[in-house]
This record gives sequence, structure tokens and C-alpha cells, in this order.
Amino acid sequence: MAEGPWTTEVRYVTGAHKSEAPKAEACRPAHKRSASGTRTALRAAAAFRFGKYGYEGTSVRDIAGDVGVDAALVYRYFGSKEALFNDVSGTGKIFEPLLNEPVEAIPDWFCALLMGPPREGDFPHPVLSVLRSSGRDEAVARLRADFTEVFSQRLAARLGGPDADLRAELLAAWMLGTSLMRSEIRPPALASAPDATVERYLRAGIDVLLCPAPEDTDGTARAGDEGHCIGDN
Amino acid sequence: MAEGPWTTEVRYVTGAHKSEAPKAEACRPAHKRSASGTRTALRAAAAFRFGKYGYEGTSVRDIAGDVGVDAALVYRYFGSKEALFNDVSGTGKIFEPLLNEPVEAIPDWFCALLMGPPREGDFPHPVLSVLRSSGRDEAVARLRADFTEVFSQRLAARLGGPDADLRAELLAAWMLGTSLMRSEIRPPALASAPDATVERYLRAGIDVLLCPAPEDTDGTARAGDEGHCIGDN
DNA sequence: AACACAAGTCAACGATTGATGACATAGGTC
DNA sequence: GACCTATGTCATCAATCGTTGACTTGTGTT
Repeated sequence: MAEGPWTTEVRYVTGAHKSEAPKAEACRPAHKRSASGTRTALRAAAAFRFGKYGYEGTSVRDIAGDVGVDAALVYRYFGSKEALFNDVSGTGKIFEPLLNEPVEAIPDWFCALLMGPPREGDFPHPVLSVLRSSGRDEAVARLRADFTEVFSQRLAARLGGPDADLRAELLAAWMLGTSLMRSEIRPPALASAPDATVERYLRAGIDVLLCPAPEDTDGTARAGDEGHCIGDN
Repeated sequence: MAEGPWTTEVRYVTGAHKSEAPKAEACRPAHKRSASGTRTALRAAAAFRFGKYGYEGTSVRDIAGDVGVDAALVYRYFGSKEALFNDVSGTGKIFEPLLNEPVEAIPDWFCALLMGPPREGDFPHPVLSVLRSSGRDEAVARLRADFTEVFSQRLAARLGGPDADLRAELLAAWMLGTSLMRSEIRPPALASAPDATVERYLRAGIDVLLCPAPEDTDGTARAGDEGHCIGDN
């Protein structure tokens, strides 16, 4: 009774060979065999572990253990560890809503994404999953493709103004840095300051990139002449 | 002759069990036994591999192979793989010069650091060495301590104005994001845009954090009333 | 109740890993 | 040239890794 995983509903809570509980066992109909349920549970556990410990720092047995299942199932369902990694890695369309948002709402959208709970279930940063797993070159390439499509192309097209692609990419950099700083490095002020205060400086940085200063050859840049400025509410 | 590593000067170029040449064999007096030389060469190879592949993605044999030396020497000189990692990980005082710089020169200093060659010898980002090696909790803690001391404390004290610590940390975030974006994700515009253009937007973001808008309770923030603005040349 | 197939387990493989201790050799000193 | 010590090598261990194929067990159907 104590060993058998299928006898009770709390079987998910077992496992966790390393340091931390997995927390994200997803929708798996308890005490009932379900291939799709196990698949999604494995995906969730894999996303968590790959994000937190990286590709090399995560073993297939760890992932399977989180779900309370034998490691062999990973190979039945996904073929290989690398295939599972490729399946769960990537930005996962979290930037898609941004593209359907009116341009004026972009600062708010970014602030909401950055200031919200780190991620549901204490999930690690999705970009970290790739950053922590070099050289999974394929994953890095796909991450670059994701960023390029969303920011350099689609968002840039909607921003307009000079250097729209560069500004969009710097916006992504500003987001990435703030997000990593907040969720991983966790310096004291960023962790303790009231959200409204952080958001104010955050928004100021976003505005700078959304409302570019006009091109200036001799170095003296002034603000807000060209480029349709937005979100000055 | 072909196998013996000490017979010629180019022995460093051998090794490199994985994908990429190490490039950083540092100062090791060729064809002469030197403990200190081997130590520093091991340190350099370790810093490179840990930064590029992370802690778990790097084997002791890889590091020793880069230097052209047996893996056992790593244990003689550093005790363990983890001790070697702790020895070479960290920001390595690259932010120290910032603290000796006059405040007005900070934007220039940041721009120079960010826009310069990624790192000498194609070296990976020092923060990545830690970010890619979770959960080396000790290294993460030291990285946080580094950032806290340099930015949240010493730099913040010199910045002055409201939320100086928070602004300094956000400055670090802005740097981190831009740096990671440039060196790892490498989106197209950021890679191809002329340095002067990138620098202009970069500086605008820095200025926003160095010259804070005054605290404002009802949300309407104006620029440049309080807080000694600098670097407006 | 018997059957059949899907879902999950088990034992084992070859390779690689971090780590250790016994051994070999270079190079300066007398 | 003999010798000694620092320096580097070698063989090897136990543990863990990704992966595989044969096996067991649950569950819905007839």
C-alpha cells in the first residue's frame, strides 16, 4: 500500500527525487489509467524541471518520478529525452496576446505580465528553460525565431517609427532583464518595493522605446518630436 | 610523439572533446611544467565551459582535455568539480570600475561595456555561467550578493534621489537583458543595427533610471523636476 | 467470466560521470 | 649521475545516465 502509486489520489506528491516538490502534476484523472493524462503530466513535470535545472541537470527518471510513473513511459510517449525537451521548450505563445492588443495598451500589458505572480505554481521563467540548456542549439534557434517573429516582425510592424525592429527587440530585452532579475537574481529593492513604484519606472523605460527620439547625427537627442507617442494617460 | 602532450607548444589546441574549441588556454609556459600555469589554464577552461554549457553540461574530463591534462589534476588543484566551479563563477569584479567612475560618466561606461566586443575570446556572459547552472544555490546566492553590493548599495548611494536602490537594480536589469539579448538570443536588428543607433536607445533607457520622475500618487508622472539629472551632453 | 489491448513496470545494457589512489616522469639540487 | 619532490598519468571504482525490450497489470468489451 505504501509503495504502490495507483492506490490513492495523492500519489503525485511522492517522487520528487531532488530538493524540491514538483507542484505541477496537471490534470491527471486520479487512480485511473489515462495515456493522455500521463502525457500531459509528464509534459508539466518536464517543463518544470527543465526550466529549473536545465536539460543536463534533469534526468528522465526525475521527471517520471515526479509523476509517479516509470521512466520507460517517457520513451513510449515521447521517443527520447531530447524529443520531450523540444516538446515542452519554447516561449509557448505567451506573447501572442500582445499582438492582439491595441498599441496603446502595450505598456499596461507588459507591466501586468512582469508584475504578476512570477508564474503560476512557482514555474520557472520559460526563457530560462532554454538559457539553462545550452547547447541545445535547436532550442536556442527556436527561441530566437520566436522572438524574431513576435517582436522584430509583428510587433515592430505595429509600432512604426524609426528603427521599429530594433526598438521592439530592445523592448524584449528590457522585459527579459527585468523578468530574470525579479524571478532569479531577486535583489532586495526589487523584491520589496511596492508594485506601483516598480511599475512606474518600468513604464518609463517602455515609453522610451515606444516613443523614440528623432534621429540625430550630432548626438543631441531630444524627446517626443517624431514618432506617434502613446499611452500618456 | 603524436600523443604526448608536452612535446610541442600546440598541445593546448588538442582536446576539446565537444563541439567547440576552447580558445582560452591562458598563460601556460609551454613545454614546461608549472603548477600555477596549469591551475590558471584550468580555471580559464572551466570558466569557458561552465559559462557555455553550464555546470551539469560540463564534465571534469572536458575541462582537463581543453588544457591537455589529465582530469585527476583538477582534483589535486581544486578538490572537487564544485570547488572549481565556485572558484571561477561570479561576476568577477567587472562592475568595480563603475564604482570609481564619476556619476556623469555612468551612461558612457555602461554603453561601452555593452557595445564592446561580446567578451574577449568569445567568452560567454559571466552571469550565464550561474544562470545556466541551477541549482548551484551557493553560486546563485553569491551572484545576488554581488549585484546587491554593487548596485543596490554602492551605486545606489551615489545615485541619490528617490528609490535609488530600486533604480540601480533596474539599471542592472536593463543591462542584463540587453547583454543577454545581444550575446545569446541575437535577434536580427540588434545584431545588424549600427552601434551608434543601438547606443542611442540604450542611453535613453539608462537616462530614465538615472533621472527619475518625481513621486506621484495619482499616476501622472512628469520628468526632470527632482533628482539631479546628469549626462545630458 | 474470458479475452485483448492499452498502460505501466521491471531488469538490464553500455556509456559516462565524479572521484581516488597508486604509479610515472620531469627538472632542479647536491 | 644520483636523488627528491613537484607535477602529471593511469587504472579503476561506484553511481548515474539514456535507452531498450520483455514482462505485468489494469480496464473496457463481448
